[in-house]
Amino acid sequence: MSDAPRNAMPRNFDFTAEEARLYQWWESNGWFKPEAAAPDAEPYVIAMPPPNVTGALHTGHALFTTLEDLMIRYERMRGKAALWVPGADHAGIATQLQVEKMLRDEGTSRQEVGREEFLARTWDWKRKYGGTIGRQLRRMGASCDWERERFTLDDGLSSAVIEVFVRLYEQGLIYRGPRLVNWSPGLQTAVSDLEVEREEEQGKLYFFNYPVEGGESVPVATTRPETILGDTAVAVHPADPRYQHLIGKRALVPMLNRPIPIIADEYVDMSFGTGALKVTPAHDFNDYEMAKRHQLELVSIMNRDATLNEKAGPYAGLDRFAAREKLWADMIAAGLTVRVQDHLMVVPRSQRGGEVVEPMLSTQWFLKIQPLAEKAMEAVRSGEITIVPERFEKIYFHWMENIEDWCISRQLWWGHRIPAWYGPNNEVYVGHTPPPGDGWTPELDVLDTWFSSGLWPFSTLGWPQDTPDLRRFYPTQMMETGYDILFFWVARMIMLGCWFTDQAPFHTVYLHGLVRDKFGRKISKTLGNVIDPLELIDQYGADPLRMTLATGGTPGNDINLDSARVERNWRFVNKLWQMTSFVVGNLIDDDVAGLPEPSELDLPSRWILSRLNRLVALVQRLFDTHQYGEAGRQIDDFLWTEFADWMIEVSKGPLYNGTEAQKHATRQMLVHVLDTGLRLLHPFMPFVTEAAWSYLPHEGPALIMASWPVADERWHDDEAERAMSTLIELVRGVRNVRDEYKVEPARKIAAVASAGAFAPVLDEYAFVLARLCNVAKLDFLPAGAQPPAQAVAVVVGDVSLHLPLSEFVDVAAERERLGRELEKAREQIGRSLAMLGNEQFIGRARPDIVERERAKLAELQAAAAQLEERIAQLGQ
RNA sequence: GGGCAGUUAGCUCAGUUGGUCAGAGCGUCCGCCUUACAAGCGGAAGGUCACCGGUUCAAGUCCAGUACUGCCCA
Repeated sequence: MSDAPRNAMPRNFDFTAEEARLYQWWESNGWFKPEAAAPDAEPYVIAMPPPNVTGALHTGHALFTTLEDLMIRYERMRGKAALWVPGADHAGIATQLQVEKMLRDEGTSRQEVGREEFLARTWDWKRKYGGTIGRQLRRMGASCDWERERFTLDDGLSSAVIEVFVRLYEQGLIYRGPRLVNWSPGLQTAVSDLEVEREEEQGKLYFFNYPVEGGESVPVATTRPETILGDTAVAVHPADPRYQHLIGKRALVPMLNRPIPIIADEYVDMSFGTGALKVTPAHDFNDYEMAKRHQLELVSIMNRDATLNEKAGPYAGLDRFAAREKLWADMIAAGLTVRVQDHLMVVPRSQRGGEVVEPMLSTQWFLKIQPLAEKAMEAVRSGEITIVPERFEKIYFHWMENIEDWCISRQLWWGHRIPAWYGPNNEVYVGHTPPPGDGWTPELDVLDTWFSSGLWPFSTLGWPQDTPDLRRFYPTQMMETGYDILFFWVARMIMLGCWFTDQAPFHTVYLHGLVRDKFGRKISKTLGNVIDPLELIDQYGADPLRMTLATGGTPGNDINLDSARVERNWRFVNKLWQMTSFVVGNLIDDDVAGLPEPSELDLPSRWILSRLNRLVALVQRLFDTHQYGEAGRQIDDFLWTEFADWMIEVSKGPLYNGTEAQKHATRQMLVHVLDTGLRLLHPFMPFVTEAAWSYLPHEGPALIMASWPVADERWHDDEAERAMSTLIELVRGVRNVRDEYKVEPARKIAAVASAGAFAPVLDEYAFVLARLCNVAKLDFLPAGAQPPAQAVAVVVGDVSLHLPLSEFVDVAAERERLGRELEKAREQIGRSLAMLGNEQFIGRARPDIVERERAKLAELQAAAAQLEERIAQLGQ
């Protein structure tokens, strides 16, 4: 080639340098901002699930970043005003724990430094480490609008939180009172039901005799003996004959001798344990309910740190588990015990830290949430919100229908202070600012972190102010997050969003699964199977990681992340680079924009353009139904297999030996197909596609702002696809034969064709055979003539290629080989004939299906005839 | 106890209006440095789509049940 290449590309894609450069370039040009679109563009908005401010990027973040950035980039290319609002969550418990650990390392503690100093230190911590996750999201290629970044403790968001709290209070939906709550003794705070995990564990069931006044006793079993000290009743089933006579008498709490009533309640399960139940309403949710029915006393025996208090008499001061041991030992000594047996029980543990959570009586703030849930259910029922995959809607409704009041107060320091004050006479004031007058003390509790993140889609846009952003970008379009926080976050956003803005906060909820290791195991530090996305990015680049995550699974299902697949996609990045390099290297300084008319294009070009437009249509259909993974796999397959392996190889014919017009048309085709492929792939692999695209002739500043391809049906060309597929099958057939007969790849061979109606096409595109399977000389068999005997036949439909490989061919073996092929063809013909002979099939199947079957049969019969003829020629 | 997923090639997974759907990548085997790419190219082996019924002209694909695995809720 004498023509100088238009642009020299580096030999390889230097992802480390290029990813950093491109990201900075995109951002500095303002392309991550919705303002980059036309002023009247339709908005497309995603509120990013805010990661913990002190967190570091894990595979879960990598997955949501991949999917959301994919959606955002796609809609941006479609001309929408795409806005992806990033931000961070203050993560009350997690952050406080980290800062407390830091203080501990310094030899001090939260309590020692005091609340004010602690908060100052936490803000310092946030300033120091809070940027980490943001930097890591940038490395993933996240095209979010950093100028709109928000933090849940920002002034604006905090005022939204206060506003919501005050309004809910005024609406009578927030109340404060003593209730039995889940208490985390280590954290020394209440937690919500959702933050408690219940797992079956091997425990013990303790049997003992509950003394009854008058010298009798009733056998009782418990899994937590220490709670005996807080018993305020013994309950039996009203219909239980064993204990009828005891109902109404009084029992005596072991070791304390406190008299308590023996009551009858249908809740008691006669078949469990002894059939008699000790009732500890201050330390058990079921007992609490029973106590309400029977107006029982509540005796709380525990301190906030789960040591026993003075109500526990001689056991005061002991830890709950030590008290269990000691009390049981004392009861043995007192002769009250019966036996202890192993018992599988459900233990409530804290989601954070894993310690055993205690039901404890405590004064907390609650949100009466049923009214909000009603509106939230209606939003999904009416279709205002769609959940993808659909099956999660059922889960959503089930939870909403059984929703319980939400304990929103936390005894932490890091968070939004509850805007309440207590007066001298214990009156409560709730408002934006402290009440006038002296003697008011502020509430010290803060709000559950999820209370503020529940406002995220609108608080980030300025609510409750009526800001331009709120008007333009709310409600948002997409909420993409993991199914594991459907209740924690998504449901609460819908409830609070519908309640306060009278609109669903988003139209679609897309739920992804968990990222697991390559064996499908949950990723955990203890298992030692942690996958660090940043290490993968360092090793392979962000594009391969994204492609792997995007194509590695299906909506709502977990993904097993195998670094081998990341490596494979790293190869794909290189492949893209090399195909671009080929195309670019074959451009001369002429105008290759646009495409010629189909009639001016050769068969392979018409074929690839037909395939391309089918791909574009397919990808569109898949995107429309949120099947991003399948879309990515299809694009990958098209570019690597059809474009690179076939089209590029074939294009070398016209490119190196064609006329000027053929060269020009081929260049136009190559540029168009690659350009379209890079556009389709950009949302998946933004960096390499952007870099490669910059070397192609293009209009517009960058691929990130280029338009999304639209399928053009005028390019659909069934005839070209059929002809090309015959050519491809012939090439494959020759390759197979060459391999089978051990003909060296470099050795040129000749062929004699018997091609019927296909002869003109085969003649015109003989160079395809030459280039792809080294058939250097192609002759056509005159009518009635026989091919040479010492030849191997490749049969595709009614086309036969005879390869005279005289020194390789054993006629008998060849006859046998063709016999096997004929056998296969006849089998298929038999199946096909049976189908077409079935009147039911002819009558009921769609006409195009029948037509396709007829065509298939015709082709098979033609091939069989060719094979039979050849076998006959080869004689006995 | 209730609900929901999964069970397809040695491994990890696709297969969403039932009819070229029996596929991909990795791995394995054979052969190639063919001037975009050895980070590559060509070829091959490998699966009765968990099991059992049913619907249908036609079923990994729809329905019922069974087994195993996992998750959610109680």
